[in-house]
Amino acid sequence: MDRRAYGERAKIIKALAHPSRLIMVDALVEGEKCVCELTDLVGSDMSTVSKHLALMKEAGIVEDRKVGLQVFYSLRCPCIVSFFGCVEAVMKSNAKEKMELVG
Amino acid sequence: MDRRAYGERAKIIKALAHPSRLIMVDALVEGEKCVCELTDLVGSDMSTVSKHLALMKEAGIVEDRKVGLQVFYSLRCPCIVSFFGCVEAVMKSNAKEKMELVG
DNA sequence: GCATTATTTGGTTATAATGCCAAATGTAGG
DNA sequence: CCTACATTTGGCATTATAACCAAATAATGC
Repeated sequence: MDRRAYGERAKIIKALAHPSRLIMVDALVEGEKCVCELTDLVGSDMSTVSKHLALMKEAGIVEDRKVGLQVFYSLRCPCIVSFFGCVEAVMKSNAKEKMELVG
Repeated sequence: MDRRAYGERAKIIKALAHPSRLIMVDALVEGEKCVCELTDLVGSDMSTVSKHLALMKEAGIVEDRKVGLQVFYSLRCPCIVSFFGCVEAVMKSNAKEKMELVG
């Protein structure tokens, strides 16, 4: 694979690599949500949430749609969900290993 | 989902979110590789590569095995590969959108 | 046009990630 | 024990992220 492609890949993955952004992605699986809903959910300043969303939009993970005063965000590639399957597998594997260490 | 779980998830995803680390993971799909092989592949200082590997090990993505002077790393959850399927989908979607903008 | 509301942007500060070099560690062989 | 080799660790400089606040935009209704 082209070396530059790894940079692009990394950018997309990095855009997911933050707890608040994962919370939002998880919420967006249900369907589009406006910034204010996501702000309530995450519990950070709205400006912070807005920047997280801008970053994910730039990476191509979400897209936005303006309706009146509100901006609704949605997942651009719902396959993102399958993404988490493996992350869960790693987490379980980590947990299992810790258990074995304790005995 | 528990709020703390998002932090763990993020940690695992963050451990993948770097071009050099993605190059290594891609190489490890074929099978275990020693640090020197990965260093040649990535082209950074060996100490840098070693730190990338330590970070992925800490996240549970790789495990290591010492054989004489060498340390071999391998993927702990090969499902990581499936991970990239969606990343590719996002990249293609991004590329398509850019095409449409140009016309 | 003006006030109101939802969102974004700019600025600043604090924290984390990255990369290289040099030094330390661990292992094998003579 | 001494040397050689593969890897890791510590230290430091550089750059990138993240969070908040305040101010700027944008859209709506009066």
